[in-house]
Amino acid sequence: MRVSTRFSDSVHILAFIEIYQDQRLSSELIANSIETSPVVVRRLMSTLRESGLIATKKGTAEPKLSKSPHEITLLDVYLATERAKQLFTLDTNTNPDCIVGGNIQKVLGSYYEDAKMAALRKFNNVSLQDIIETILVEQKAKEHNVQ
Amino acid sequence: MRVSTRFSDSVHILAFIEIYQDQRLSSELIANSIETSPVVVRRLMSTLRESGLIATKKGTAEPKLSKSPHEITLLDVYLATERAKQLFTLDTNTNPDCIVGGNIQKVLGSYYEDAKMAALRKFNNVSLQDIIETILVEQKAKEHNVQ
DNA sequence: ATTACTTGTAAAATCAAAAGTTACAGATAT
DNA sequence: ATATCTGTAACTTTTGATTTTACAAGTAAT
Repeated sequence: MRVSTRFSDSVHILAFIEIYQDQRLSSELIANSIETSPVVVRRLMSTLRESGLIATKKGTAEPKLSKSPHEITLLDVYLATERAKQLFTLDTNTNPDCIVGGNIQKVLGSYYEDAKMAALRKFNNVSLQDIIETILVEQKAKEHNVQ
Repeated sequence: MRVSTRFSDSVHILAFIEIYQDQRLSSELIANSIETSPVVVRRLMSTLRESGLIATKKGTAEPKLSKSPHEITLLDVYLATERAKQLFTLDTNTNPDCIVGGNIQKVLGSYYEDAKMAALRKFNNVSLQDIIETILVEQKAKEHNVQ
């Protein structure tokens, strides 16, 4: 299948909303930065709204973060966009009558869970503020190199 | 797209080969445990062979592990089957002329890398032997409960 | 209150990575 | 010789995701 870029794009949207909070933030403008369609942006924003990360008003192009960027972590965004998606996928259709097929799902699944948790813990230690600040530093570095 | 079960199925194959090493291990027999087709098994085994995890001989149903199950980790299998696949996927098509679109890939990518590494470190601490032993314990527990 | 612009969704179309299938050349072993 | 396998290539199917199309309904400014 196609690879999901929802998580990445959702972080993008949140950073964009914060950085350009003084401008008219239409889904079209945001879509232009992500290089996708406005509908995709609105759909992702629906999810972010349902998860309490942003507030929007129908008819007006004024989305706002519901919390300070210090209080939003990558984990919040991950959970909002990917829900309970398995990070490492088990083959859930193995032969239950075989010693291996009948037990591997539980066994591997538990190690998968450990690994996933290690990754998500990292995400819980990175805030949207961290992302934004790093983006701004990278941008300045880029501008500096040009001169 | 479909979700890849190559990693899971490859671990399955390795555990199966070790546990049933005294039997005739045709791709058909293994496929029966995974509930897939023999061709899929042979394809996965090709990859495992290229990565030096198993040795096979064309025409004979006698695959063997190339190393002791103590020396094969989940990370070895992961790297063999998923190669450099991104665990968390970046949207690689964002607007370079926007401050956010032009920098988010590098910034997010680095946090993604940290999280991926945390997960892979966990995998590097789990051996095929651990998997096999846990499968056998689970099996005994299952049989015990039946009585 | 009309006009232009928006959001929020639903529904259908398209895409692409992966599994599944078919076919077959070539190796092995009895 | 015969039966059974492996190893691959080529093609088809599946399916989760994006993309597109369409439209009802809210907002704001003239």
